[in-house]
Amino acid sequence: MKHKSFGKMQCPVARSLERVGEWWSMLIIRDALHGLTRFDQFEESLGIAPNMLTRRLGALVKAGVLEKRRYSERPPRNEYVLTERGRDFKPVIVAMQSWGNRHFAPEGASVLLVHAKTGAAADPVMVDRKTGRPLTGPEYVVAPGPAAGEGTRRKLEASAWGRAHVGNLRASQSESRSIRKARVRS
Amino acid sequence: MKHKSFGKMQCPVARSLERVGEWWSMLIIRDALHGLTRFDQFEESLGIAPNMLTRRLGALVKAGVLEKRRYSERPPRNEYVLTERGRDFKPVIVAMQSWGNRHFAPEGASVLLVHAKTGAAADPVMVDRKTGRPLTGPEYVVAPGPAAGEGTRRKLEASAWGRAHVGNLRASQSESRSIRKARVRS
DNA sequence: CTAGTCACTTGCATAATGATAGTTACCAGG
DNA sequence: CCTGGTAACTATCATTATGCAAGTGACTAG
Repeated sequence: MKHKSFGKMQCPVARSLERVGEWWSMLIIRDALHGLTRFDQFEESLGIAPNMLTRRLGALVKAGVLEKRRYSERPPRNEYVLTERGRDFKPVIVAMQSWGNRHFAPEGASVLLVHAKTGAAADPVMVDRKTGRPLTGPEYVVAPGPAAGEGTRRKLEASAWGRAHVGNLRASQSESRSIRKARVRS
Repeated sequence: MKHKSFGKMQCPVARSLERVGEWWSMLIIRDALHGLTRFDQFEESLGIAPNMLTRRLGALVKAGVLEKRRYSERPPRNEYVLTERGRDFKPVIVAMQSWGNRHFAPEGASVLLVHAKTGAAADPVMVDRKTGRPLTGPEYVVAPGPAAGEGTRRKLEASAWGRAHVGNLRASQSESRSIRKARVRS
């Protein structure tokens, strides 16, 4: 009963992590995005044990992120290629790459995105497709969507969305009951 | 000797996953971005066992993603707030949310980003800050950065970057030795 | 017919996870 | 003062995932 499942949570982040949140999974997707397809390519690139690789590849195939394709029948040989869903995961990898470069590469970046023609390094930002406005500022907030259940709605009401709608950002967050209680004594 | 470390890999994605790649970690960050700060808030929101939460919070503090702050001395009470580094992680969460909504929410989105004033739902895309061009197309490719070692360089040469520079995208990838070998027989 | 490659599988030791049950430190009510 | 409650943990222990080493099956090259 280990490894509790995130699958039944309503949160899309949890649902995503359910499929790609395990150790190695995202690195396999990263390598697949870099063009690797074969078992031993992954094995060598990652330094992963073959049994682990088998399990992770199987899970990713089941999740619909990779597709297992037989490219040779007589010596049975398979390759693993990204599906539409897998290719769609690229923004996450790019965001993680950018974060890693900013915070965990004191010697400077060793891997980055560049424009194929000009060679100029890219500086990734998340924006809204329509307006082009950056999504990471306070302008955009999380909100319950059309399919949100009661629980999701309540949870989000207590967070940024609720704060923005209630108007008073400080009061509802920093001054919860327990803190006031604790303050009485001090 | 379990759980091999990604820390010494040069890849920024691996370095990131080393800090936030464990089960629960990203969901904790998600909740922190939603405004949660206290132990029992995380506990209730996630349905995580308290010992797990202790370990994950400790790891995230050590990684510099969260900061443990004592807000009351006499009844000892702590809160966990995101550091600059933690807030910087938001694009990854947004990207994952977007991916989850597109692929694992058949009933429709239950959580999404909206513009605080207009209420319009956002459609997240990764672009270059300077040029505004989308980073997920073939225009941008991964390349070794200034701090790349020999191994990193060799690995990337075999991938998208190498293909773009060699010019022939098909020939160098799909026609590796083993495939040609396999074809001889068929 | 020996050596080698590719794609795995099996077995076993170890380490991480999860559920449950304490523990410590305080406050509030009767 | 005794009971009950909250906040933030720690301890114990069963279960499960991970990692290493080694082996297997189906070929192919020499």
